Amino acid sequence: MPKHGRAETIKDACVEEAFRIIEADGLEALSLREVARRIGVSHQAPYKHFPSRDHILAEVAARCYADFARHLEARPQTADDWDDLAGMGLAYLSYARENPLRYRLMFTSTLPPAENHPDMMANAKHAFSLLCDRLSTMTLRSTDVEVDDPAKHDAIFIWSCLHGLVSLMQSQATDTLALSPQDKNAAIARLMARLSLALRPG
Amino acid sequence: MPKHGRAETIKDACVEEAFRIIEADGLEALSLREVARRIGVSHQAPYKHFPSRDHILAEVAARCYADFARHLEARPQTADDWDDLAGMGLAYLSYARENPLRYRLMFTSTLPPAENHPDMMANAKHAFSLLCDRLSTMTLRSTDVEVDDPAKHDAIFIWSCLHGLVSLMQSQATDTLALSPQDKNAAIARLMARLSLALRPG
DNA sequence: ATGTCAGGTTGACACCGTCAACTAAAGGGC
DNA sequence: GCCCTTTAGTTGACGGTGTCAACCTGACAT
Repeated sequence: MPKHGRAETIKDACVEEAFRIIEADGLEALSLREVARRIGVSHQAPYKHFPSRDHILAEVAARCYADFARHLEARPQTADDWDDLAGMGLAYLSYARENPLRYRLMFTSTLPPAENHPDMMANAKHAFSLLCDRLSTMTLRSTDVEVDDPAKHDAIFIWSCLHGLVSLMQSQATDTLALSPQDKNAAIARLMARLSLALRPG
Repeated sequence: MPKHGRAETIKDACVEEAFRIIEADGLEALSLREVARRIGVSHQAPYKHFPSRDHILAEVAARCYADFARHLEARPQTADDWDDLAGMGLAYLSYARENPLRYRLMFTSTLPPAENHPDMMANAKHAFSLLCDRLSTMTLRSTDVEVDDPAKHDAIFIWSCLHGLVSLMQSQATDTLALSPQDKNAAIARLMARLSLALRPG
């Protein structure tokens, strides 16, 4: 049996340091040797706790998903379902704005395959389920495409819009398309308005 | 003055080989040394034609954007504006499905900054303008968020939805959310239906 | 006391991008 | 026809990376 005293400390230290590097300089800047260097161990020490680089990455990503879900849950709650849904959308966007590098890690980086990293997968699933649960108690506009699990598919719709918007805003596309800051804000408002038109009945 | 006979051939060979590698194994698998190896020159030869790795990447990306725009323009045209717009959306999705790695290169990889690579930027801009132009001749549902260039902002809305959907479908998220193939198809249809609800007046 | 084994070490290997120095060949000006 | 610059190629090196292999060390169970 392992002692778990100091070992877990070093394991955690690796993840936390990797997290810090990604937060500061992005995924490209992350290297295990740099992590080891910063926490003052040899370049091989991390390998005693993680089989490979991907496993550290998955651990970091898992924590990001958890943090993201926490952020969504911590949104200002309101009684009106539609206001609350809109608040959730805004919380999504604000997280992406405030944590661009973490966001990119979770949603636009090529992470190791989820099936190899169940913890990461579970955390991601949980974040998504927050949106599904929110939708499942609401009645939305009907479409001519009927599905058996509408909440899930409409969650995909919303998620796609928001994620696509964030991608456009974060990526070089914003320079490429020459979007001014007010253009950006207008685009966000306009997109939210169209989302409402697409979903809200009546 | 350079001769341009053999030189352009090697330069092109680099880009084409890089393209092939990315198409086959993704951006992560691309290395300049491998490119050089495959076209049978020394590992430094590419540097005589491109200042850095990023410049080859930008060249490859530029060609991808051009190819993507060509695909959009080659869609089956129909007389009805709305059908045509839907066709454009489907062309977008089919390109992503048929060329997942190229798509990822263009839209979810961290490319070198666009301002340093005007050719790449111009090609990307052109692809986007196809959608803007298509929208600019149509009358859409009004929203309570008025903007000075509605076609552009609604293009962003559509682009976001489509890109977000593709991202979800391509990424590990599809495994994470345990989407079956019929779930995927249903999600696409449902999303297109909601897009229509959001945009189409009346 | 002894053996096992997790957790740390150093050292090597094969990659990578890039810098530097060298060489061969092609043109242009005199 | 010679010289000199420029271009396109070469080889070799440096520092960086992830990862494999071997070794050491100390705690714990028997």
